[in-house]
Amino acid sequence: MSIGEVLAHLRTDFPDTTISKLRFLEAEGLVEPSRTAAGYRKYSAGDLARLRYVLTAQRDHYLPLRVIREQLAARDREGAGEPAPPGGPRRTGAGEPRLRPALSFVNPRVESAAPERAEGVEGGEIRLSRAELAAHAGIGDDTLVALEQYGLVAERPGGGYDADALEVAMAAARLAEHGLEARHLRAYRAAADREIGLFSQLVAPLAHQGGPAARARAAERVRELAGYTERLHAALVRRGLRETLGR
Amino acid sequence: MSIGEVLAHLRTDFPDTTISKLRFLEAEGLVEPSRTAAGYRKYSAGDLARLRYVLTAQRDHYLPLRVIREQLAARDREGAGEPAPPGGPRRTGAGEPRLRPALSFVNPRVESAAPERAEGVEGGEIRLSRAELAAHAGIGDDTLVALEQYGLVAERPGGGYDADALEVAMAAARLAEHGLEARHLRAYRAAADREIGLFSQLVAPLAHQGGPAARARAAERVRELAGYTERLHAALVRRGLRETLGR
DNA sequence: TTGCTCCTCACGTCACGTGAGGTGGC
DNA sequence: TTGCTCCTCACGTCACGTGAGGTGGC
Repeated sequence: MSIGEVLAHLRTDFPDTTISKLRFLEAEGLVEPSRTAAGYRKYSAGDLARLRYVLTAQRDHYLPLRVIREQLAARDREGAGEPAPPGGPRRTGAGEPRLRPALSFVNPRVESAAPERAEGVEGGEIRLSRAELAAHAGIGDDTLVALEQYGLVAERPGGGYDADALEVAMAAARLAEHGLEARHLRAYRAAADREIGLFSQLVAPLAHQGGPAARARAAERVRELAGYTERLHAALVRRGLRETLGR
Repeated sequence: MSIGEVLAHLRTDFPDTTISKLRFLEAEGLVEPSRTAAGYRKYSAGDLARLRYVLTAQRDHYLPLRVIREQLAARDREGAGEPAPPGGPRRTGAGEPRLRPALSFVNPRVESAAPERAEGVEGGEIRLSRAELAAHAGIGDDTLVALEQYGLVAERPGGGYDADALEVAMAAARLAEHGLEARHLRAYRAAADREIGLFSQLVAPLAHQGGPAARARAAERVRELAGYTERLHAALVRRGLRETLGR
């Protein structure tokens, strides 16, 4: 495949790929396509898979190219029958190297005592202590520290944690069981910040009109907007999973 | 306020701010805090508001600093009673400059004939032509082009548009009424891509085991994960809006 | 005096993008 | 011959981060 054809393939999954980026990734030693007699790049299916690996690692795991290059180099060494580096990725067969999210982060002692869901909790009016939050969500203090560090959970100004903090902590605990650590959830904080920023700017004229009626209308409009973006997001994810998981 | 205090304030809304970044923004001419006799930076409440404006414009509108600087300079000129630049941002009072998303993008001729929601559409098994999609969603062809350009809507491999494409187009049409253009929805495509990438890697071992039973379990697990990330996102947005819209 | 925050200035870095000046392929 | 894709190489850019070698404040 030519560089242009590779670009077309990748664009469906990675819309901001460019020819310049593909050449850059080669210059950085992440792929080595063969060449035609005239010097044109010729990408194999393996090269394409390698590029997908690189782009995925960048997007979903925030890895810098240096680290990705080392992972690929380790995989190449293993493939050549040389000894695997200590702690390096294991082989998963003939395919691409696997990005394995670490399984850790849930504290089993606490978890056994935790309820599956917090019941009767909706308003945001509850207040939990730090220890209560951790126990209810089924997470350890180290996890709570990580969640706070990434801005996913925060104490209320008056002190204590509210129902939303609990909701976040509980979701994080379940996701952790499937290998998603607090670090992987940074993107959700960023996405929420973006959405909040957009919404509040859109309704700022209304909200700043002063009256409580205007404020209520602003809040209503935000709920409406949030509903549409939720549907948008869900549809995009459905489509992507259908394509990725086959059929 | 000292630079450290400013950092603490901004960190709640913009977690990846650093001291180095604040100094950089000053070097780039975006803020000009006064100084103490000893040379320490002294930020006013106005400086803090200005920084919030800059960080918001970066995050929610993808604006490069050069553009943000020009906007702020135009605002400063207006504030000093000099003539406003043609096409520049209007004043919105004494507060911060407003980032106004342009209202455009919905085609009113088509919209009047469009239903509010597509009914009986869930499976993903429907196929619409390009014209049908536009008419049903209530968008013009220019909008559809934009949605496709940003990867939000795509034709199925066999041709035609499915229920998810319709869902996206309809949500985009409603959001456009509130000023959100296709360009603003890029972040949703990116977020969906990240989520798809994460999910499919997490269930890859299951999905590649071969059997249809394993595939079904993989799909089930993805639905579970999607449910938790949805709750996580909703809770983060709720919290943010409560803080931003007051109370 | 210790520990902390703050300062400047030069340089490094990461991930590309651009643009000049070319050649190859149908 | 035209139009398109592709090539290299040097340099630019954008948004910071780092690190040396300091000073200020309680």
